Amino acid sequence: MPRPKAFDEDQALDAAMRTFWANGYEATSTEDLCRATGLGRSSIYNTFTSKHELFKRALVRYTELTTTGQLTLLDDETRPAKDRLRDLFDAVIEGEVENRRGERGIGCLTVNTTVELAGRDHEAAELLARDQQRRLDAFEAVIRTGQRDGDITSATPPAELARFLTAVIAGMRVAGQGGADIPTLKAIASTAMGAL
Amino acid sequence: MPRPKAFDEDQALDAAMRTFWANGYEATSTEDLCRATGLGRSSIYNTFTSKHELFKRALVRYTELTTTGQLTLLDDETRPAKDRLRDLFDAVIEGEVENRRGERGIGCLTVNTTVELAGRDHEAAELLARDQQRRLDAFEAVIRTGQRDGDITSATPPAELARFLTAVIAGMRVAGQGGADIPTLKAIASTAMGAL
DNA sequence: CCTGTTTTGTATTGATCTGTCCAAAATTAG
DNA sequence: CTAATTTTGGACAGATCAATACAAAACAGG
Repeated sequence: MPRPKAFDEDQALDAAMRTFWANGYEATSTEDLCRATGLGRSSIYNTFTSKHELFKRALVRYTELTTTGQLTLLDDETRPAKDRLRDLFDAVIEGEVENRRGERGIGCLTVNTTVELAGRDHEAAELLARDQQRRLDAFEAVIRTGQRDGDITSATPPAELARFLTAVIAGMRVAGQGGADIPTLKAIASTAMGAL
Repeated sequence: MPRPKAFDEDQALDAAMRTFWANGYEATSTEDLCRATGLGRSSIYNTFTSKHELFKRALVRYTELTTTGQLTLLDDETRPAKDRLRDLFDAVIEGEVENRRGERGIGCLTVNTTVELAGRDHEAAELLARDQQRRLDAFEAVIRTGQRDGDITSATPPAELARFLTAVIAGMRVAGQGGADIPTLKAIASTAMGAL
């Protein structure tokens, strides 16, 4: 029987994900990935095939972790719609608090990848589109509920409000990477909530 | 007396700027820059010193062109504040219409650079911070005027509204790069304007 | 037309990049 | 303990990277 791997695959994937997240795809070398994961080249190529394949898996893992967490908040039908949206913004800000390098945020891997790769990496673009659709659908459902129940007074179509909120969140991520502090991000979120 | 350059420096800078804009800093090779500008390596290094120096000049040029254009709209005191903000959003969307590659936008060089480089390129980060401050100041002044004149009813502090609007614009850029079409971008802008 | 200066094209450097190769080490089943 | 299989480390291959060297071409002033 085969010799078992001496490392945990998911743990290695997390380390790779974090490296791509912090430095981007192009600026991350395979040696960076070796250092971050603690693995040798052979182990990496043996289990993940190529840098690009590893990146795709890291991206999928990121979206699974974050989007699933966000959908859990958004789909909680025991709470009023507007509260759920507020919870989501709080979670986004909480994430920004946790993921800082110096005085700046490291952003969000999906936003970073959209900016860096979506225009020339068809596979990454497709993964991102799928993830985005999941989030848009969840937003739309919450907003629809909120409008029905009256805690969202804006008459703008749910799909448009959903697009608006995802754009604001992306903008907050960029602002964080540009050096905006946490109170500033909270103010942006609060203003966005005011639009509902 | 010296032999004159056989090319227009600003024209070459524009071509380089556009290449960095469309592909990012890391993904742009010096050979890409030669092809885009039509120059040989020697000419490029002779006039721009290095890839990084050329990038900084391209970034400065980009901010000069776009931010100056935006400030012209925002500072036009002959028009009501809210109209000026609407004009700005229209201009942003107009820019997105013009700068598309296939079905996606190529974003905004300042947003792209914030995402790709701000965290590890101190010089780029400083250029971006200066440019952002100019825009924030202009936004703040318009908003203050609008609140005084009554066409902006939100009581949120001008500085916070300014941050909100720049975040929304960054988010629109990201959305465009993610494949959002023009009507979608218009809906986002219109919702943002509703928050005022 | 010549002289001095700069630009420009080409070849090249040395570093770094992704990915492969191969043999040694490690592990389990029998 | 042996055989079969996989992982692992380190060296290596080939391509590409940013940047330089250098000589020839191009130009302006006298």
